[in-house]
Amino acid sequence: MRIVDEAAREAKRTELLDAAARCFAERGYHATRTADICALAGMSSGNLFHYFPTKQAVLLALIERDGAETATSVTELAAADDPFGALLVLLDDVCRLAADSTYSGLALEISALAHRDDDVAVRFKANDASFRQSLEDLLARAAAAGQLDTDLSAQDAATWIAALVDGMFARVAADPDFRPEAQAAVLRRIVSQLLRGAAS
Amino acid sequence: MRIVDEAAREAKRTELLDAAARCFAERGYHATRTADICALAGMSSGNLFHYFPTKQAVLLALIERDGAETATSVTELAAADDPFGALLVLLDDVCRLAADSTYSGLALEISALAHRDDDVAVRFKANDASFRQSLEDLLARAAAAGQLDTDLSAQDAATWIAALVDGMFARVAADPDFRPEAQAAVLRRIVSQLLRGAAS
Amino acid sequence: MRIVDEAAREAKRTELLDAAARCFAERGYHATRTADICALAGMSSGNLFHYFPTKQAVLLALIERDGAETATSVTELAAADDPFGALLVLLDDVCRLAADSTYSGLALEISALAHRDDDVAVRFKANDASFRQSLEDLLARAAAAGQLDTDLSAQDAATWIAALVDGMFARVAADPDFRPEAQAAVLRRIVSQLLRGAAS
Amino acid sequence: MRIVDEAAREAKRTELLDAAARCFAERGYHATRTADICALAGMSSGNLFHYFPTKQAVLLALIERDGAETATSVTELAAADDPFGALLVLLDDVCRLAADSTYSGLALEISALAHRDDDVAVRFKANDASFRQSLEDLLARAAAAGQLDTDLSAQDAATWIAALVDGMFARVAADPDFRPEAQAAVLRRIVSQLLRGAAS
DNA sequence: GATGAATGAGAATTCATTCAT
DNA sequence: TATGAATGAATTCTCATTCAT
Repeated sequence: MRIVDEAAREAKRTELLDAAARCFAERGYHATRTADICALAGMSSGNLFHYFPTKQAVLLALIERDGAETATSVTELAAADDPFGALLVLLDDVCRLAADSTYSGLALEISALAHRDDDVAVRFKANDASFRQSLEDLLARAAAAGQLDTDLSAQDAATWIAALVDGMFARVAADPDFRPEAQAAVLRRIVSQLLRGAAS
Repeated sequence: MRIVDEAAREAKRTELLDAAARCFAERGYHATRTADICALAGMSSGNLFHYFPTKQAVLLALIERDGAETATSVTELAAADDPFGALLVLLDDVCRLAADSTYSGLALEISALAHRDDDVAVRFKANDASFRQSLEDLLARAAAAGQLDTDLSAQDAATWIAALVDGMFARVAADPDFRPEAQAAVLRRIVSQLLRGAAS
Repeated sequence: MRIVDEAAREAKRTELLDAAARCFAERGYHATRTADICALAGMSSGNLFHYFPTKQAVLLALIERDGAETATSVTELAAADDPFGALLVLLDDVCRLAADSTYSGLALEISALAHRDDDVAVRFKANDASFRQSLEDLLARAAAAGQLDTDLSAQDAATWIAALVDGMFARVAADPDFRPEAQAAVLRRIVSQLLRGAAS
Repeated sequence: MRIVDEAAREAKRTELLDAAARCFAERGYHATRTADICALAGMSSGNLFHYFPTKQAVLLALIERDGAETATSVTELAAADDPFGALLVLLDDVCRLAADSTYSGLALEISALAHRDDDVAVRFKANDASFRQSLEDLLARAAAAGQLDTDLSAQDAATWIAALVDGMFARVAADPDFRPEAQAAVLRRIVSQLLRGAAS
């Protein structure tokens, strides 16, 4: 009974987060009313507050969920035998995410909000640091496996790969002709050149 | 008399734009009240509306001013005898801008707002397109001068250089340890490798 | 449940319209703040906007409600066997309304607002045209019943009876000694003379 | 010098009043900004306040000027040998005024404002009382000259003639098809019937 | 828990009036 | 006196949050 209730509660929270993600991505955090989120989640307006204490709490939960999901998927890749190959796969995954306008819109929104709100900033930076750390680990394993040929430090390399990823999300927003999936090969190539001095 | 008045008027607009830039960068567009801008510009609350019809108009003017300034500085560089060298100088300039937290905060904010507001989007994309076009022109001149060694198209190269620039602004926001000016050399190197297949 | 909700909603709208009528009549449309209306209706300030989208919408609804009420009461009279007698009764009703300072104040306010606001004008003129049409119909029936003795057209007669009615409202406003109910007999007599060439 | 200055000052006041009359008539008192009046009078925005202490003072001066003008023109008519004829001429004059949409718009506006503002009310009612008194005097002289055949008191007759005049202004506002000048004959006839029991 | 009506603080914008020049 | 920029109080409308049912 308790378990069922908890599960039902969790399902509602998930629905609300999904709805909020779409609203925030499409309209922006400020332009989204809590009633919009409820409507999209198919519930009545005040109901959100049974699941989250404030609108901001919804946003924070969303950031944490995204961080956890990213961490999970990166962890899977990190276990691969071929670290450099895993990195290239990761880049492809990122291109796929960038092509999802809900995801990229939300990413941009969160990144802007982190500037203004300390609670958002803490979680956003934690996610980012964790992602970079995973990249660094992957690069270290690739180096250990002799897959790299560069004198760039693993940290700088991880940083600039992250910059390329962020930059790609920015391109999606700024340039109507930019198609992330069509650019996946270019991205692979840039990263390969960076780490091995030559196109892969 | 007339000229003096116009000049005074323009000076006030400039003061307001400077104040707005700081407010928007630090607190974000939505969290900034028009009265905040006035206070920072040292004038009384309703006075902004003698210079701009709406809060949004202030934002749009800011985007246009930034676009014009960028265009001017890029045009100067573009006239150089050594196009590839000019590109590297441009990257250094960008690093300097990224180190200015007002500038980078504002850039991020505008990029997020462009997703939600068509008027912002139009001007933002125009600035971006103009910047990329300048890059393309510079790359074409560098290619003609035999300074490049890559089979990347000028368009793709310009796109990814823009992505690196955007990515750097994102790094500033996400990573407290990222120092744009310290990374200028790494950025030069990445771009050089991209365009010439080797570190410069 | 649904029906109850709808009824409750309608009751609130009615309360708000009643409150607005009093405010507009006493203080004028412009001097009335939406918060005044809410206070008089016994609700909190922003609540009006759950029932009407704008302050103007309250005014428009008020005009429409008045038109509908007038139409209803005129329709009842119009069914009488004695059309001329019904007209005299109608004049007495109008005198009673004119004696109600809320009603006459509102009528004057609306008439002045119709000059400046097209949406108000449309509804105001529709009410007026409908009232004059009812008068014309009544006069035609009276003529057919041989109750009239005048060569004034039904249209002109209706127009000038309407003018007398409007004029009476104006007298209430302009002349502190004018008592509409005491003047009912004079009005009956003027109209009788107009339509039958002699006092009734 | 002094006299010239005074005359110039008076001329400016007159220009401002003329401009205000048009603005108030066309847009209404509340929708008219003091800057609008200045612009129409061809002067700079704050300048009005050298001639009138407040916006309301402009309105009050306008009402007083209108009262004085009406009194003057009625006084001229009142001196005529044929008082009843003079009354009919007066009705024609009124029809002409009603046809002037600036004048009728202003009249309606003032009448509505009198409900809300005591200072306006005092002057408005004074004008009205003075006009009715003139009518009463004219009617008394007509009666003395044996021109009337009615048992209506001079006061009631004056009141209802005033009501017809007000009513006509209201008709102009409410009925787009009402043409005051075309209705002058009907008005003469109604008043004649009222005072003499027959069409003139 | 679910509903959706009610609350009330908040913010952009307007404009009469003031005042330095 | 003329100008027109500056002031700042005032008001409509929004929406996160609360709460009675």
